Amino acid sequence: MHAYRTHTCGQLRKADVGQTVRLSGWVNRRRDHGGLIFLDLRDHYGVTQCVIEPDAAAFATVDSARSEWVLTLTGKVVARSDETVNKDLSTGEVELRIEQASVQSQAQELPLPVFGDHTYPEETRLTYRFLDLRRERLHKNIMLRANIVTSLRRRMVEQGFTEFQTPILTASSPEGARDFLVPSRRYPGQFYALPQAPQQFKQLIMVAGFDRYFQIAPCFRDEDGRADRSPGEFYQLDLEMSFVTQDDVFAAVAPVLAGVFEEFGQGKKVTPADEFPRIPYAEAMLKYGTDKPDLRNPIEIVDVSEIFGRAEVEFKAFKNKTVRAIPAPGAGPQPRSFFDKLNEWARGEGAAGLGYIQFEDEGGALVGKGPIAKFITGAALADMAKAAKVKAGDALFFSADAKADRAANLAGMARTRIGRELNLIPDGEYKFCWIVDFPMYEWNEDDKKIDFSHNPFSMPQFDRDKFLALDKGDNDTILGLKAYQYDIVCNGYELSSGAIRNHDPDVMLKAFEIAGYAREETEEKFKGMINAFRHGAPPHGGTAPGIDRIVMLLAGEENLREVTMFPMTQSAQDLLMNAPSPANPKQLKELHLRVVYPEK
RNA sequence: GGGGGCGUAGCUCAGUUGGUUAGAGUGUCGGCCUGUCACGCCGAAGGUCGCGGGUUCGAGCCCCGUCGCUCCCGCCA
Repeated sequence: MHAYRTHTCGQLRKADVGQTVRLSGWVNRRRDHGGLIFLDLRDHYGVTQCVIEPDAAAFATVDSARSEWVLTLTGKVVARSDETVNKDLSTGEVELRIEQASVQSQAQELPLPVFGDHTYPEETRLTYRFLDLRRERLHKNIMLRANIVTSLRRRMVEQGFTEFQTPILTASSPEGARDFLVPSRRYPGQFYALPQAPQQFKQLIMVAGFDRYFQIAPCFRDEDGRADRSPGEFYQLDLEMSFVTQDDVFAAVAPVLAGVFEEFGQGKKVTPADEFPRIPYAEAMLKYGTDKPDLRNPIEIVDVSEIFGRAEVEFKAFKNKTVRAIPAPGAGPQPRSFFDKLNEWARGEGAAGLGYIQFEDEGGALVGKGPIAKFITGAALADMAKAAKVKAGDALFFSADAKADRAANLAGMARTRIGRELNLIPDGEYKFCWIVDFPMYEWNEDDKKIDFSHNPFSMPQFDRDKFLALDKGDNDTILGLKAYQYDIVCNGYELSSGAIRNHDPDVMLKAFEIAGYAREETEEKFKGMINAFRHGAPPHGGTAPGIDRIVMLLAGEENLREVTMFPMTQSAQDLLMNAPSPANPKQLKELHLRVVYPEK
């Protein structure tokens, strides 16, 4: 007989009755009846009830066992009587009558009970992650993650993609997030950087002629965390393709995502791969107030600046401002507190407030009610109701600001909030869309200069010769430029960001020049890549869906820690491994480093 | 860097207007119990109320500071 087990704890059935078997696992639960002890033995596969009576030789050993001890139990499989069958357990028709027991490992009093589905504070869970991972919820999530990754790999390979590994110790990139630096021992004062993404490598792989690349790629960014953004590191399904247009990338990626959501979505409705709506960035900002709209929310924002600008509308607070209207279907009869609460929330967000009108039917005519309704009457009211598609019984909220993007932003947050308050967001759906036509550049108000708006390696949607001839001071044209850049959004989460890349060295130097980088500087920083582009570069493009967020959505979780095996705290500490921690003097010396602590 | 929430027994939490010895559940330890599956019953041990300072006759509770966890803003091409 095997030293540890002949079966797993999830395996035994009625058909096994009469066999002598051996199981190993953790004590999930112990029920001591004095003359009779039940032990639920748990392993990766399941739970089996084991039982022993006082006259058995192994009784003393079993009697001493406590929660989470690791035991090896040998005995006969017996059928349970009809009254004692446990229908909630896959092994519930049988039990193990213990004949031999040995203790493989003991456990101290638990700082975090494994049994039960209670919630515990993050600090305890992270410090004792190995215990938390034994618990059903996390164990299930981590297995789901592994299965999703396996499925993604299979789907990618089936589409002709090949997985390649790219370096972890590499060079710093001047754009984007803060780098993690690794000091060089051999080159004093010099540093490697951990990749924020394998961006340049995957483009080089295309130049090298491999045609279709993918990788489950670790990415490192030294930025603060959020519930849907791990601090420090995360994983992407990184992919790149040669000789493709934007449509080709869409056609390759949408089926992979839709497929994996169909496979693991437990019957929830998924947008079909060929039906992901394409929403231009500008339209998303107007209709949803964000570039990652939750399309399950039926509310659509409309611009009503023109109506508030009319001479007969005398509501001074909204004059000469961008005013966005957020319809709240069915909210008309809500109590005053509903409106006050939203107004208070908006003030908390730094806005002046959130004006509103309630629409009612008065003898067949649509009338407005509420504090600012008296300013908007007649044609203005009718036009507004028509524009926002509201009717009697609905309400309309207003987000106004002298700056259009701030009005849009607040409207977007209000849309989400109102959708939730009114229960308009159905849970049983995964709604995908593409956000396309991102602006190439944006105005940086702090530095009074033009910046890349998203990915500096994207191809501008503009005639090549005209782009090369662009006057650097022609801000109107430059800020109007769009890029072949796109995101995939699902239920309000940005799942993926990608682009058709700029593979033309001249266009690239010009693109960086517009963003304020001297040609020599660009040549120096991206020497490898630009040099490669001068030796035969195929047109190429790709994207990189975030693995962690995909799993989070499919697991129905709202925090990435729930789908990450060993996450850090929000403040980027690993409480289990105790990282970061000080380096010893010898290490510092080898690395030519001296620590200068910040002044208090 | 900024704002909100939380921090009390191994664990999860309660703790009134500032007032005697800080409680419950669970776990742990001891006793009883042969059909439980959140087993049950009896008993016991277990506390730097995150930390430091202040106000007060008296602080878990009020004030100031600080640390940790968390959510959000900034940041995240």
